[in-house]
Parts: sequence; C-alpha cells; structure tokens
Amino acid sequence: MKLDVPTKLDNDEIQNEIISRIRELINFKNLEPGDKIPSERALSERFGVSRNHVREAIRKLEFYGLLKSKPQSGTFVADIGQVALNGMIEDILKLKTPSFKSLVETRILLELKTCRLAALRRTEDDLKEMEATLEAYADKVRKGQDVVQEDLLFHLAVARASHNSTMITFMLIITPEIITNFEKYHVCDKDQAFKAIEEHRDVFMAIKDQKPQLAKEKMKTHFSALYQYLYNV
Amino acid sequence: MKLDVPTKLDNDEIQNEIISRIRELINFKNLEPGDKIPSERALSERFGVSRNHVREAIRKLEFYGLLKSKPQSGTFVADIGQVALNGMIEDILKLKTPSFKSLVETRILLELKTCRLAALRRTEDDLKEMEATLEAYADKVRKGQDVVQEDLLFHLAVARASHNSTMITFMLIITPEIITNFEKYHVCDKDQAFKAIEEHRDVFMAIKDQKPQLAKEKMKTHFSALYQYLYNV
DNA sequence: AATTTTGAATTGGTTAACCAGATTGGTTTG
DNA sequence: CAAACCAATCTGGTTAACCAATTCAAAATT
Repeated sequence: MKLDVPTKLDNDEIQNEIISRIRELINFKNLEPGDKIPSERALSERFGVSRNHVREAIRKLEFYGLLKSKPQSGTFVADIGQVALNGMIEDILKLKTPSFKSLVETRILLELKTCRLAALRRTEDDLKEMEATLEAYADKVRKGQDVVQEDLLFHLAVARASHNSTMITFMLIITPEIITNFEKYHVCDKDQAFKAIEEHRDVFMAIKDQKPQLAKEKMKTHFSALYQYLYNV
Repeated sequence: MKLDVPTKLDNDEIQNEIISRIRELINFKNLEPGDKIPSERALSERFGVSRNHVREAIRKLEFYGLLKSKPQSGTFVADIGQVALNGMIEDILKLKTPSFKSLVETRILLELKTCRLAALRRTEDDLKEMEATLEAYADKVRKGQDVVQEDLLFHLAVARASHNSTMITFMLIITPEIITNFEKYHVCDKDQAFKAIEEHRDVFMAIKDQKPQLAKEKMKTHFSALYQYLYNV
C-alpha cells in the first residue's frame, strides 16, 4: 500500500514547473525584452534541477519564440513585451496534445487554402511532382492496396505548390497523426479510394488551369467524407 | 585566400545529414512501420558523430511524427509506410524558416476560422477572458502606448475560445514572429490602433451573440490593413 | 518438456565534465 | 586621460560517463 511519494513528477510536469519558475523570475526581476536571463547553470542550481532540464525548458520557450539563446553569450528575452510573454507562457503551460478532430478540422482549413494558392502560384515543376503522386496513388488503388500514405503525399504536393512555407510546415506537423488515425479507424474504404482518383485529378486539373475557386470546390468535394466524419458521426 | 576547409558543417547541416542517413538506412534495411532502428550509440558510431547529434536528429523526426522513442527499449518507425516516410523526410530536409508574408497569410486564414468557431463554441469564461484583453488594449491605446502585444493577446483569446487545440498551438507558434515584425515595420500606426478598439469590440460582440458569419466579417474588416500589406504594398 | 527465474547485455534517459567562443574589467600603452 | 589590449571568467554547446528500465536468452525448476 503506497501512501507516500505520490509526488513523483512526470517529465512534462517538471518542465512546466521550470518554465513557470522562469516566468516568475522574469516578472520579479522585471526583465525587459532583450535582457539576459541567468545562465543555465545558475537556474539549475536555483531550481534544484539538472542543467539538462533547464535546457529543455529554455529550448521549448525558444521554439515558441519567447527566448533566444546565443552561444557562449547567454539566453535573452525575445522582443515581445512582458504582457504578451506572460499570456503566451500561460497558454503554453496549458497546451494539451491536440485531439484528432481538431487536427482534421485544421487540415481541411489549411488545404482549402493551399489548393487555392497552388492554383495561383504553381510552377511547372510543382505540376510534375503532383502528377507523380497522382499516378502512384492510382496504381496502388488498382492493385487493391492501402493508399492512405499516397493520398496524403498528393495533398503534401499541393501544399508545396502553394509556396507558403508556414502552411507546408503545419501540414507536415499534422500529416503523420492523420495517417495513423485514418488507418486505425479505416476512414477511407475501397469505394472512396476509387472515387478519390477522379477527385484528385479534378483538383489537379483546376490547379493546372490556374482556377483557384474551382480548385477549392473540387477539394471540398473530395473532403465530403471528412465533413461527415466531423459533424455527423 | 581560403580555398580549403570550406566544408565546416553548420549545425543544421550536420543534422540534416544525419536525418538523410537515417532515411537511407531505413530504406536499405527495408524497415517497416513499427520496426526498431539501430540504437543511438550504434548510429553515432556508424555516422561518426556524437550521440547527442543523433539524438537531436531523432528528436526532430519524432516531432514530425516519423519516429517514436521508447525509454530503455529503442526507437521505432512510426505507423506510416515507407512511401510517406520518404516523402515527408524529403520535405523536412527542404524546410526553410518561414517568410513573414507566409506567416501573415497563414495567420489571416487561421483567425478567420477561429473567430467563427469561437462564435459557435465560446463559454462564459471565454467571454470574460476576451473582455479582459479588450480592456487592457483600450487602456493602452488611450495612454498612447504601444499596443501590438495587447492586440495579439486578444486574438489569442479568440483562438482559445475556438476550442481547437491544433489551431491554438499554431497561433502560438506564429504569434511572436508576428509581434516582432509588426513592431519592427510599424504595421500598426496610432490611427489604426484607435480604430481597432471598435473593431475588436465588433468581433467580440459577434462571438458573444454566437453569430459566426458576422464574426468572420468583422474580423475581415479588422484585417483590411493586413490585406493591404500582403497584396498591395 | 514446458515454464519460470534470473542475470547479463542493451536501451534511451540523465548527469557531470569539458570545450571554444564571447564577455568583461583591469592593465598597459600611446 | 583615453584607447587598445589581454587574461581571467562566464556562457551555451558538446562530449563522455553513468543510471535505471527493459529485453532476451540461458539456466533452473516443476
């Protein structure tokens, strides 16, 4: 019967603890944007944790653009004020791993945009790459094989053709989770896979013909099954 | 005149090199989803780099969902097939730091959606938080102070009210870059800051009244200056 | 012969020691 | 007295050593 030591801190918990202490420190010391925060060693000592943990926490805040480490120099508060900094850290501390539905919802949003942009900005090279993924997809469908991957690769090719690096990054972030969940829940059955060949080609042709609105419509049609999943089932 | 040793590898370059070698290895060994890749030690020895570099590379692939490390057990290929894995690694290797325009473009897209969703899903608590950011913003404007931070905090509050965790995360990722660039280029002047008080309130009221379409329209109005920045200037 | 036990080897995670570049304050020099 | 210089120190980055959980196969047990 274990009654004591329930306080074993999970890894994320200790990181959040450190982040929260760093915030306190910035507030207490009234550190302005551009100011240097104490060294990793000093922080690890002050907080009673290993330097690595401090580094991980700093790295996370760096990822979200709140701190900036300079080699052999120090770690500095980013050029956003205390108000924003506190608000954002609050949000970061509350971050949970996204739900699948929120991923799908975001994916639809992103792709309806990327295909419009692709229609406006696609190059000849983009078209070639998209066509290659189209064929790979059709091939596998005819062989009756699983095609979730090839499906997503077409969509990534579209995203690339949008030439919006942020959206490409975001698509990359959500894609693997989409794939695994689709395969798990069999969101795409065989009939849909066959239909999707044509739907993909429709999207592709609209992009090739540089018709953004049409591309969006065709993509919407292609996503109809997803809409069902989101709002009906 | 320096002719030799131009081959000093930048940090990112060595990481990309390792990622690329890992991909080769997965392809060559024909590793299926779920299979274990060689240990960090083995890889660091094989590639002739330190184990830390290997860890960083693996961590990056883990971030994009392509690998999964299990403590005291090993690192495994994610449940996406080789085709998707190769395609995604290709994209990851080509990733550049996003341009500011691509950030703004993505921000507009995200926010036109989050405010619609917020109108549909906002709770009473959400409303309170949004109102607080509204007042903080108005206060600072009246005092003639810089308000870029407070502006973004309102938008983050809207994102939170959308209850879509993926979009919240994405908003957090792009927000700091937006803030620093806005302050740098003075995208928001004083006149706009005053106008924005009303515009924010319009968006807020639409969300409060649960009118998604109206919320979107009001947000669009609020973004008119941004559209100008994107497509005219 | 099948099952359980067990211990050595392997794993990712963690800590500690080390490194090279940047900083800084005192010293020297013009 | 000001500017140039230099060495001690401090910094984040890197490497190496260590740890505990896991594996897996050989050995002991039933």
